[in-house]
Amino acid sequence: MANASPSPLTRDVLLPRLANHVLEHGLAGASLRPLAKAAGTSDRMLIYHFGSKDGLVEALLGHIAATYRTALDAMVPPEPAPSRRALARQMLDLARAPMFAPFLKLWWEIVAGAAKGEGAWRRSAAAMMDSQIAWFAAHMPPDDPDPQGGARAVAMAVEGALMLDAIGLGDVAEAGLATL
Amino acid sequence: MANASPSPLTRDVLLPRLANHVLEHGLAGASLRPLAKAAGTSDRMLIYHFGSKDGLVEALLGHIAATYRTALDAMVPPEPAPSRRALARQMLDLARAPMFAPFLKLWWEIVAGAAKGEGAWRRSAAAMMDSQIAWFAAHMPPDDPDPQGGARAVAMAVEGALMLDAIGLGDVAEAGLATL
DNA sequence: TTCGATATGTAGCGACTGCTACAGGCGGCT
DNA sequence: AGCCGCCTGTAGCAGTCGCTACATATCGAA
Repeated sequence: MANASPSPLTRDVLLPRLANHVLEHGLAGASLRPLAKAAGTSDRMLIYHFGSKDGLVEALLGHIAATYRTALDAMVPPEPAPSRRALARQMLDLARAPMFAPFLKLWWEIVAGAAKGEGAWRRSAAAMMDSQIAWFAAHMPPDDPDPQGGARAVAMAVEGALMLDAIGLGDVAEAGLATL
Repeated sequence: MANASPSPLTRDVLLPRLANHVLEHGLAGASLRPLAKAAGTSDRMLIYHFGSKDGLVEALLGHIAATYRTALDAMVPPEPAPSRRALARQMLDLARAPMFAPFLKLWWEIVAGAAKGEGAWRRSAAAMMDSQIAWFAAHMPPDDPDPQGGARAVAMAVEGALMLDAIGLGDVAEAGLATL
């Protein structure tokens, strides 16, 4: 063994470090030099490994979507929720945990990028949303007449609530969820 | 009257032109020189009128929020909706009209900015959302047991649906709305 | 040993960023 | 007439952007 000193610094080593930086400082406004510094390389090498900044962003979006999917899988409590509202409540509380805040900030950046029509952003946003919907579907109450539709409805409500949170109207989200 | 030739080019003249440009090209990535060109001035004068780019962005956000509020007021059909779902349906169809697409793109940019913690962004996002909720409250079915809560619930659902639209999952939004 | 592929550092290019210093034109007040 | 405050154009500064040309260092294959 040995040869641990310089370490290869391949794409796969860099991506998690880059993702960390992006979670702290945002993705849309990130530029190569600070990104490279945070990952322990140079802008020169980022272009070398990813071809272009667009390539980097695309790889980063893919990596983050994959990370998010596995994180969601890992935190699954296996019991189904007693009701649709309870499921929404549960997910909302989870998403509001402080450790999720950086991810949510990034999430809205990704949504904005997707809305602007950028394919890569839209793809990774859809990937993340799909896995979340699958998670919902797997946790629907057992007696639910339409688990697929119900999962979609829950996703819609949760995302609406999270958006209201994002703009500082968390109380509106609460009132809405209670009334729904 | 008269004196129409050079026109004063005050803030109030510039703001609508700037807003138009921003609706087309986005706000987060806008820079002074293209903005100025679109409004028929120079970057020099934008700084002169608004103090700094942050000042410009703040003024622009306020202007856009106000414009949105009056536009919403103007397009009110006075009859209340027969049900909460119908109200959500109605608003969703309205928001999906092509003429609204640029505004929605801008909207998600504003949400992302608000999520990042920028005060001005959050304020204008909340202002727009508040006026929308007021619009919902004014159009709740007359027999609704809780118009305020219902309006919030409808807002939450509509925004969730619009987010799903933004990332290309409009069909999920449809399924969710139908099941809700 | 020689050669070629992989990986990396240094330096820099041209474009663009927000912003400013300087100079002037113009209209109203005294 | 003289001055003063508002408006505006020109030119430029220092910094950042993504990206590239060039020079190496390293290492396995022949």
